[in-house]
Order: sequence, then C-alpha cells, then structure tokens
Amino acid sequence: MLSLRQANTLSVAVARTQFNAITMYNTRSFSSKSLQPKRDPNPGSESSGGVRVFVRKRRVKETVEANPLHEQKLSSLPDIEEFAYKKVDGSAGSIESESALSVLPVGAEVTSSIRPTGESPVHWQEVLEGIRKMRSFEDAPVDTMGCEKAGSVLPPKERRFAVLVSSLLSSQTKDHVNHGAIQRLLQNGLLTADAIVKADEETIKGLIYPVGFYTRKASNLKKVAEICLTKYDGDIPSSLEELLSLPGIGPKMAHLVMNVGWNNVQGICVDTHVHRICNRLGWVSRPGTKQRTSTPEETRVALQMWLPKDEWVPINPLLVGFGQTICTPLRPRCGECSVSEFCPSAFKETSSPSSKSKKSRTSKKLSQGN
DNA sequence: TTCCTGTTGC
DNA sequence: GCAACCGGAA
Repeated sequence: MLSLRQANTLSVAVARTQFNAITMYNTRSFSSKSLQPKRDPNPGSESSGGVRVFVRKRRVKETVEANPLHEQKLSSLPDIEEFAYKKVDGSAGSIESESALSVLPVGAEVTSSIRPTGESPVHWQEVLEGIRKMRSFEDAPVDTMGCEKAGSVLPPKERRFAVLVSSLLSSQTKDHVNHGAIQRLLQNGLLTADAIVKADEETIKGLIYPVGFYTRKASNLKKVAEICLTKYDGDIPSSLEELLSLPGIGPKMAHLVMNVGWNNVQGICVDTHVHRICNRLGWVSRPGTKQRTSTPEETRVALQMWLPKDEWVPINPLLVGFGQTICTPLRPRCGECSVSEFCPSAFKETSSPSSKSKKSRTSKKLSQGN
C-alpha cells in the first residue's frame, strides 16, 4: 500500500459533505479560497449506496456548477487524473481513466493517483512557484511568438493547421524568425493544406527562409500538406501516433501539437530547455540511477513519472521562457535566479566549456551524473 | 564557439 | 550515439 507521503504528493483534498459525497479537488488548480467542498448538485442519483467522486479541474468548475448536465460535460473533458482507492475490506480499486464522475464504495479511502509512480523531488513546488514569479517579470520570446500562438485568430481547423506548420518550421529556429515565416505564409494565403499542395516548393522555400533547414522543411511541408489533405480532409491528425508518422514531426512537436492544437494532453512537450533545466534541477534521472537523462525523450518519461498532470502543459512555456532569459544553456544567470538555493547545479557552470580541452570536457560530462 | 522550443538516417 | 540539415546571432 502507498504511504501517506506518496498520497500527499497528489495534493488532493478530500472532504465529506452532508450528502455523504466526496469531492476531490486538485489543490494546485485551486486557490485556497476556492477549496471549500461543494455539495453534490444531484445527490443520491445512481449512487446506489456508493459515494460520488468528482475529479476535475479548475477551469471546468463553472460549467459543473451551472449546468445540471454536469456528468456529460465532465466526462467529455480531457486531462482527468486517475486515482486509486482502498475499499473497506482492504482491496484496491481505481477510478477509470478519463472518467470524471465515478462512484466510490462507501468508506473507501483515496490512496493515490495512479499515474505518478516516481518520487517527487523535494521542494519542486517552491521551485516551480519561484520560476513563475521570475517569469512574470521577464518577457521571453516564447511569450509573444511561441508556436502555440500561431493562428490564434483563425477558425479551429485552420488554427490547428497553423499550429502544425509552425511546429514544423520552428525547430532550431529563433522564435521571431519562425513567427515571420508564418506571417508570410499567411499573407500569401499559404497556411492551408490545400494551398500548400497547389503551391510550388520553391515558393514555399522562399517564403519560409530564413528558418533553419528551410530546404528540408519546405519539402516536408509539401508532404505533410498532401497527407493532411488526402487522409484528414485538410485537417491535421488527432493522435500522437499519426502525428509522429508525419515527416519532420518528432516527439517534441507531436506533443506540442496534441497539447495546443487539440487540447489533448498525451505527454509533456520536452524540448532542449525543459531537458536542460530539469537535469540541472536534478528533477529527472536515468531509471534506477542518479545519472542525468541523455535525451529529451528520456527526460519526458522521467518527468511524467512524478509531475502532476495538470502541470504537463504549463511546464513547457514556463521552462522555455526561463531557459531563454535566466537559465540559459551557456552561462546561466544563477545570480539572478531566485531558486538557486534549491538547484544542485547553481553556480557550477560558470566557466566556458571551450576553455577546457575536449578530453576533459568529455570526462566532465561523464562524471556529471550525480 | 555555441546555440537556436528538432528530426532523421546511419 | 552522432553527423547532417541551415544560416545567423551573441
């Protein structure tokens, strides 16, 4: 059975109401003021002696309380956490994934969220809060020109296509350069699958220049548009697997598109910033070891082990902006960082790696696992 | 030099 | 694991 400490990492507040209902709130999603348990708006129905359980997010709160059809509304929502519980007889049960409203046996005790299985690093909440505060002062490029901003004024289908194209173009490219390329495509009416299929590849290439790898990206863009048009009626694929099958779309972009394009959280979008910062903070490691993770994919899996799911989307823009302004790849500004006291890597990357020989740099990398 | 919100093929 | 893809900025 899981310890109280592990259960606490879920930050779930459980409270009984006079209707013998259990309302579970994710405390990270709520201000302390809104933590008051709400009574079951429809007590007793289909509960059959059980206890109603609500698992929901802050942003659907209004919907729930205002709409009598709360069950349908809730069950159609994504990003619902999974929870395990213990029955009175000691046996284990769980609330099904994606099931927002479930019935829990009388006397059952919530023991854990199913998803996070790893140990949370100490002080992770303080660190996250500290970074949020630093970010509220800074204005990182990602805040105004990130991929998720692409086509925010467009209709849903076109917006999704814009997000996909923006993702495709943005790798290894400065935010403002990518933003310019998207604007030029838009102005030339080339931000739909249909238009790109009809357009000349050289034209595309000229418009997206100078994004990184523009030749390859122009080629990929044509192929992706063709696939979107023929297989998805001009829309973009709605599953992780299908997105990954597109040329030029890897794990980082696939998760970004799922997150901001479909609002369907399948995993954390881990890029170079999230990868670097999580390792600096000691938040991720090789399974069963204390060594740092070596690839963003490895970081993603390790991070998903313990980070609560409602942080999966915001962690990306948060750490990207932090990485663009303070926790930079080269010469991080630890002196300006308010959470350096919690960072095992603080003030340890002051000298330029190039000041050392290649050999010592390699050995340094190898010994960095701590 | 190193990096840019990476992906791909070897 | 690592070079290639791309060119420019800090």
